[in-house]
Amino acid sequence: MADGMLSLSWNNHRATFCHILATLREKERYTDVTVACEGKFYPVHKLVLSTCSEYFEKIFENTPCKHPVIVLKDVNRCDLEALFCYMYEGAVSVAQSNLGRLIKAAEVLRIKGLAVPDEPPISDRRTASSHHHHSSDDRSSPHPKRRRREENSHSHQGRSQSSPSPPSSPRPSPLHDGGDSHPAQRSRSDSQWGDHGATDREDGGMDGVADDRLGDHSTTSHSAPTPPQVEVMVDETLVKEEMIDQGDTGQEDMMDSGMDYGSVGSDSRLEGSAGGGGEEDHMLPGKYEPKANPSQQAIPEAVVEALAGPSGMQTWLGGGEMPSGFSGLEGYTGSEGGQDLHPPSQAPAAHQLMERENNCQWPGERTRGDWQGGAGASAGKVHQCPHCAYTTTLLHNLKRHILKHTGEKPFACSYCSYTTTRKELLNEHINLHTGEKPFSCPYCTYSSSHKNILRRHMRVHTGVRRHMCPHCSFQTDNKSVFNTHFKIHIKENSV
DNA sequence: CAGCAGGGGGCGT
DNA sequence: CGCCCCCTGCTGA
Repeated sequence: MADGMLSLSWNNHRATFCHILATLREKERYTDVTVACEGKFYPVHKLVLSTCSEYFEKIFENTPCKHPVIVLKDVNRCDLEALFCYMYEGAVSVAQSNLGRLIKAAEVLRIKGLAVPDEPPISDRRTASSHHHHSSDDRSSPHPKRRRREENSHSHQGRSQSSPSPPSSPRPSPLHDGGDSHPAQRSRSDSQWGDHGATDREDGGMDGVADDRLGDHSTTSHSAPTPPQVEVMVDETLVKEEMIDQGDTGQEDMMDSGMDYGSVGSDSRLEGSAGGGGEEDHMLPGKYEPKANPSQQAIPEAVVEALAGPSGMQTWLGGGEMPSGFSGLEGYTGSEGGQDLHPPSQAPAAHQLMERENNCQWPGERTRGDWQGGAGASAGKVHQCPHCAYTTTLLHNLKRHILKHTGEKPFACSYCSYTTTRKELLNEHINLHTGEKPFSCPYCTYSSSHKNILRRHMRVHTGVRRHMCPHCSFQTDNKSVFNTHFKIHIKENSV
């Protein structure tokens, strides 16, 4: 120390820091990355993630976007929540039985202190050694796993989880929940997701998948497990928000805003956005409302947007260190241009993204005349497709049509390699994966994942046949069958 | 007949 | 632009 220099030490810095971090996470304030896992969405902080994991750090390094969405496919949700708890608070309780799995997940994500030795930063060594409140959280940990077990055996002093059952984060963002609520409505999809509800099924279901993958990874490398399948996406909505937030602060780095205690409570705009989060809290059970109001869909929709958003918002990593499992949109070049896109993953995703309840307002929809007659739609100008003879009065329709020619399919299924040009088609397609069959026949127990299928099915009840033979009483729904039939009459007439 | 995918019209925001 | 409406085509049981 130089003469006259005083060392000012904030005794409770560490505890306060951790507490505020956890609070910020709870309030989802300054969160700048969303981690999606098994249908849940966890808004967290890049800073924390990259601090605790080189793996995440790498991802963020290679992800220039403001608010990426990282989809973890090979990590159990409970494990992830536990790891978040661990990262934010330096400690987490975990049941003995889940320890192995958790460690695996930690290895996969290269969580410092759990799976990766956390070398003490040279410059910070003084700081690190100066606070030793949490014995479980001191730097250098040559045997993270073992230390982990010790930590597990005697409940630590941190945020003690009273329940010995699978660790759950203090507040696993229920508003982003893939749908723990409404089990009745999820009866079908539960088997698909293999999560929620019974915990043992959780272990058996998702875990099987995760373990398989982990096993695969471990075959390739023991010391450094291959990172899990991850998708990183830009959350358009959140990006917008953030841009607004940063508009006048000029803060480029979340560190500045997020760690600036002085600004925590002073920024009214941030307060406002946090208030939005508060609102979202109220809507958590609304996930399966047949027609969720816009606010209810806020976050899921945001992520949906991110997952299957327009080209301009897609930022796919082409980095070398990135996991092989990156799946993305097919041949789609973002506005940044020239990203190296990976083919969509074939692996079944272990997450639930857009299980959006489709509009279920069967019967009582618009009559055919409504849409065919077209109210005040066609106003003047006719737009001609440059690739074919198609014309339309709506530029919007032309744009959509042109996608057919360009082969652009911006919307990718997160469960399979299916891609499509339209979001609603994707949503219908995803029903196939989720097992959702929102369209029920009012006459029988039949239900379908596609509204069109139901509509056609209804004809068996209503007896409506679209094709009626003018020559005889024959009628059918099938055009080709009708044509075949009609040819008979033509032949007869010609003979 | 059901399942699935693709496509066009048009309304609401 | 998102979403809803509807139709059509192909396939398979």
